[in-house]
Amino acid sequence: MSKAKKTLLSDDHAVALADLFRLLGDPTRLKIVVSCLRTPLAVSDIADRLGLSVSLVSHHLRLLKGARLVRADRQGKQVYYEADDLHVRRMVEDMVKHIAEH
Amino acid sequence: MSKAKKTLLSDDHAVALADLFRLLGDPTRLKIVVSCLRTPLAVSDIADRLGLSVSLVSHHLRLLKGARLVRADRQGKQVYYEADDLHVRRMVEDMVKHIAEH
DNA sequence: CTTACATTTGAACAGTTATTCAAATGTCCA
DNA sequence: TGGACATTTGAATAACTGTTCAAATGTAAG
Repeated sequence: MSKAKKTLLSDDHAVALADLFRLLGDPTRLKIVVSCLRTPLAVSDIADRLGLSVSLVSHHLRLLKGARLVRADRQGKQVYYEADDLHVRRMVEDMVKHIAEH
Repeated sequence: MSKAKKTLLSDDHAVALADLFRLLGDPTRLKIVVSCLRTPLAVSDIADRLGLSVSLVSHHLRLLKGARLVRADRQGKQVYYEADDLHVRRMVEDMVKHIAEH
């Protein structure tokens, strides 16, 4: 019989949560998330602001969308992305502040 | 002259913050952090609870300590580790709850 | 000094991943 | 339809990273 101690975090939850953290764990991807934290931005706008190729930004957005960290909204030729999950949104904002204070 | 828009997150801060997230972005390492979130644990205790080799746990703890996510406290032959940073501590706890609720 | 236990360290391997480039798809308008 | 613009996709590469195993270091006690 398994000898599992009282564990705060199941294996499944650990994997799910780590997935979120891992996605935010790349500087480029983190900046992409933060850039559309407050207001929706088109892919090319994000690329321009951050000085990245449109292709790279799109690749990252696909991953972020897959984890429901951002939401896509097509308007004509452009696709606007914005941060999706409220908890994550606040968490990222909090951590940005935390880093800003050292 | 640089055309930088108002950016919430500087390059340096993005890298520093992403470093933290990336460390939490591995399920094994995340479970290690969570396991010593509330109370200090020896390396071998962590390994036992999580069913991991002592060597692997030690490798991960070295990284976590380097980022000041955990703190080490030697007592005799054993080294006790516990979560260090208060902000991160609360953030991790919040995220664990968040995942628990789906 | 040895012995036993706890932890750390280093090398090596396999698997993952961020980035780039070129090509394809989607959308609007003349 | 044809062309211009915006985004997505796929393949290919280079760099990174988690894990294992064996060996080394640290620590207490006989």
